[in-house]
Amino acid sequence: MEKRRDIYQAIADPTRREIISLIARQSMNLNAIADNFEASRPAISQHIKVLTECGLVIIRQQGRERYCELKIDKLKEVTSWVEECNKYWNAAIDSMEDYLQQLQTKNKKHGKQQ
Amino acid sequence: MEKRRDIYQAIADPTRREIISLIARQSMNLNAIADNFEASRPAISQHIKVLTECGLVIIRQQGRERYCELKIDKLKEVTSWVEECNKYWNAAIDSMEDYLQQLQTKNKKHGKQQ
DNA sequence: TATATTTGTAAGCAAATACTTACATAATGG
DNA sequence: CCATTATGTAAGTATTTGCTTACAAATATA
Repeated sequence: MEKRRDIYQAIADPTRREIISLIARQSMNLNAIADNFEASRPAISQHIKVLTECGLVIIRQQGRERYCELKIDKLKEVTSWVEECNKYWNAAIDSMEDYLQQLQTKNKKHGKQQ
Repeated sequence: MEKRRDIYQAIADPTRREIISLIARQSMNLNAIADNFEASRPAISQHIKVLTECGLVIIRQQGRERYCELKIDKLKEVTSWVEECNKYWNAAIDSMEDYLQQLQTKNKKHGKQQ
């Protein structure tokens, strides 16, 4: 079995994103979270399981209650990935501009104009 | 039918994330993209379809080739969501600190110490 | 014009997902 | 100790996903 969870898959589900947004504001126990949704408690429990499995949430047991706490840093891995894509994209734009610049200069030398 | 695509679902798949990372560097036509993966060309074509359906990629037709261009701004919507969560989280931390501060002050008044 | 190239898409299928109901377990409170 | 509360988890199911092969269509090229 040994399922590999990852953050991207975790935040793909809208309900899980709502859960994340909810416990960002305040740690909550499972029933309190479930109260905010139409889905059944077990459904929410399973969502929480996914979130813990990929390290987005940790559980603090307090008596019979289990408080769900968001690990915000884990969420920032997504931002990092986006930032990396953005870096590649900017570099591509820059080199394209250089290229057009060179093209223009060369054309001027040859007396060509657009 | 009318499938609703969204970016979160789009980036959930590792192959699609690789495609995004690839065309961030440079626009590529479909076959060129497919060459970078083990999966079949139709499989990649279907991934591209998902990416266009949620606005992450646009197609520039050039003769019989179709160049896939990344719409980097769309990707930033994800960052925005993460940032919003982060804002909530920071606000929660701040108010928790205020609370502990108040508690400490009160305890000092009553002569209590830990 | 005949052929090769680039692509979309349908059909079929195995696996994963998200949900439900039903039951089990453990802590709390009288 | 018994009832309540908070939760996990199993079983079952409908839907979605990601892939394949096969075929179609449109453009380019010899």
